Amino acid sequence: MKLSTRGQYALHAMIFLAKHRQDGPQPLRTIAEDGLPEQYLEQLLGTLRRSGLVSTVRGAAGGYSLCGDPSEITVGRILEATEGPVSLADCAVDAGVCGKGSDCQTRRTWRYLTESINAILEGVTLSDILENKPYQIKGA
Amino acid sequence: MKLSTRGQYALHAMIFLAKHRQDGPQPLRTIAEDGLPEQYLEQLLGTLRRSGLVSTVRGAAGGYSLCGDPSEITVGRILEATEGPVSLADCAVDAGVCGKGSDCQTRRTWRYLTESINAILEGVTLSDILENKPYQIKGA
DNA sequence: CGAAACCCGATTATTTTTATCGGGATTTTG
DNA sequence: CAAAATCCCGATAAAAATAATCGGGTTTCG
Repeated sequence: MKLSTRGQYALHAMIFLAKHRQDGPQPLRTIAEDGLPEQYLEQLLGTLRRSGLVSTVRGAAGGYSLCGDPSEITVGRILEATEGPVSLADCAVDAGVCGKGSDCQTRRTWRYLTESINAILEGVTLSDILENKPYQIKGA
Repeated sequence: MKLSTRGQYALHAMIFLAKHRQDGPQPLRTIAEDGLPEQYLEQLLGTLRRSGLVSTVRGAAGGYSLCGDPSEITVGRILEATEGPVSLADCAVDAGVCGKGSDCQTRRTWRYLTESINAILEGVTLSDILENKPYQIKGA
């Protein structure tokens, strides 16, 4: 149960963009400077753009910028864009896939777990990360 | 971000074993009866055994049984056994992998998210599932 | 115009997941 | 004891997902 590099790269890029918000559009080259594979990151940024998380300016002096304020962009949205929706079992998103009909005893649990995890991921924004916000783990 | 079939099969098997707790060891054949690939499930049950979650009896009339009470076996432990520890970035488990040293600004966040998710997964036991326990999502 | 940059579909390489195979070991039962 | 039931296990194969690369196209600035 770990994040693929897709998600890690995307988060990296988004944090980078949040940090350089004031500096105008950031070219791919610059974003990838910490050693990320440039062309692969380009794909991911394309996905992020199509999800409305970043905007782009083409041509010389162009690059990528955050769409909106870092305080409104959550880790959950970034991961959802790049890794697809969180789900613990198919039936958590799409009822009835398992063929057991609606009396699948465990569906409630998967749904609960999925929603809880989503709530946590939606609870952290880019500015929380930049500002080193103190966290508190919710008791189970 | 979805669970692989490994995790799903393992959970399925564990729930099955919890349901048939009173009926003695359950043979692989029976556990896989809902259409899971038998030999693949066998591998997974091996993993679960090595993790101390199930015990086995060999020979005729043998099979698999839960190790311990369903109320003490959490979804988190089952997933950890089959899918490895939850981690959002390598540095959440093993500091310093990213090469940024200890001042990696984002590590705190990954750690928080990882621990929160773990807390949720540890908060649900097999008996919660069987008994249809009511859940309440923690506000973010 | 030419350089800087994004855009994008296609392809390839690598890794992980999902199985399957074939035989071995253990235990009950007749 | 022999046969049947069952777990055990390393190896291999097939399929899918991930990660990365390629090659060319388009836009924009100076």
